[in-house]
Amino acid sequence: MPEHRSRKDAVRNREAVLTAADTLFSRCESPEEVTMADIAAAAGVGKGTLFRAFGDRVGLLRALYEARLEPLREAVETGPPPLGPATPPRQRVPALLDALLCFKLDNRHLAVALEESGSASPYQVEHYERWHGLLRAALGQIPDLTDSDFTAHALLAAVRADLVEHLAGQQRVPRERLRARLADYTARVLAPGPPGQSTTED
Amino acid sequence: MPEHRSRKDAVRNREAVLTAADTLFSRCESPEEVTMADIAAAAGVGKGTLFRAFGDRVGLLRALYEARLEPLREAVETGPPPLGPATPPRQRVPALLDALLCFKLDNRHLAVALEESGSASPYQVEHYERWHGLLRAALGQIPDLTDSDFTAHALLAAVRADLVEHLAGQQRVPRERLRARLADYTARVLAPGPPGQSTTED
DNA sequence: TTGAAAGCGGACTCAAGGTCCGGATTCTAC
DNA sequence: GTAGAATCCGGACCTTGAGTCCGCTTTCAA
Repeated sequence: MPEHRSRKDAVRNREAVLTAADTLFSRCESPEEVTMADIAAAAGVGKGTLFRAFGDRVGLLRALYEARLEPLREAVETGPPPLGPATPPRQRVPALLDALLCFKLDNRHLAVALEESGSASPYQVEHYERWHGLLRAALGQIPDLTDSDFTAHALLAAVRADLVEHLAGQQRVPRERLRARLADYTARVLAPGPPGQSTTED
Repeated sequence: MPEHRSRKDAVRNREAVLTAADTLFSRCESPEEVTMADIAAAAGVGKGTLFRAFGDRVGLLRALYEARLEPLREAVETGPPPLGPATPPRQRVPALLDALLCFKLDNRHLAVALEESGSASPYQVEHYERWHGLLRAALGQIPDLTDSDFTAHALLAAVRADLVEHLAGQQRVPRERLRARLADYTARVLAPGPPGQSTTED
């Protein structure tokens, strides 16, 4: 192979930083009490290393987030039902949202940190586009849904990290209860029957 | 009146700061390119004045936001239908959400600035509780809705400032189209028909 | 008019993200 | 194995913006 992507101390340090950041974020309640200097110190490297490897704070957060999200991404893209692409839309949409909710429950601090990291609204983070496109496509295959684009946005908004954090973290809503609520809500949104005029029940 | 709440230069400066901040926020695209020093300079006062009057950045944002929101608040609390308390819930809920959407469309920068101001998730801002309580109460009067609490959160999430900003600002979705989408979506959520066990359909 | 309480404002502090460069480490070529 | 160059390390340093402080000014009541 003609390209040596990076030196081995580089990859080692990169891993160390990711691990340290992961630990720190999961330990602290608020993501902003974890500074870049803290992370560097915990990883046993200098700040320069940290910034060279990830660019800036958001880059580090994103890398962490993507790494954590990888299994789910794979399950969605090439896995079996109910998450995989072969699932019928009416089952897949709730499954996707439930998976996303569980992910944010399991990675609360990290997700909050990324979604509210400075100026980057979640809608500018690349993976939001993926989820939105996915959901939109699935919704588009369900008849009677007038606008799958907005619906996808609205459904994703229901599992935003800070809302999840507020409900699960602040108000101590149990995990299963939250999942049930979301499932109910999703089912209602997907329920057959055109909106606007509450027509004949079917 | 025995209490002179504040000196007249104090109130004059307070107004000047609010006006200046309003102007600056509506002029700039991103809320963080407006610094406290900028606001102070534009208002023709010192930074000390600004911080004494509002405590900190979030306090200033909140004061601005509340001031802007005041007419809507009054319309909701003591006004005529479709916003006022006399409105039947099935009409009031969409009306409230539409009003909120319009407000955020009209005050995009300010709303974004407040909702993502540092660590304060929108769920810790006091007025979120008001809206949520309002919506929740209205939803509670609609039969067949299993959990008005979560539903209220989810519906409010659909009009979050950064989503509105993303759709209206970034993707140039026209105002009326957005309102129509939200109305459709709301109608779907409120549509009669039991959720949950309808997944046996396909 | 006058004294003092309230307010003013800009210089200052502090914290955190981000940069830089001399020195150490790794990899390749021989 | 070794030389030498490219890469990387790391912490001192810079910048920026929120928030503080205190001597001076304005307001207000007596």
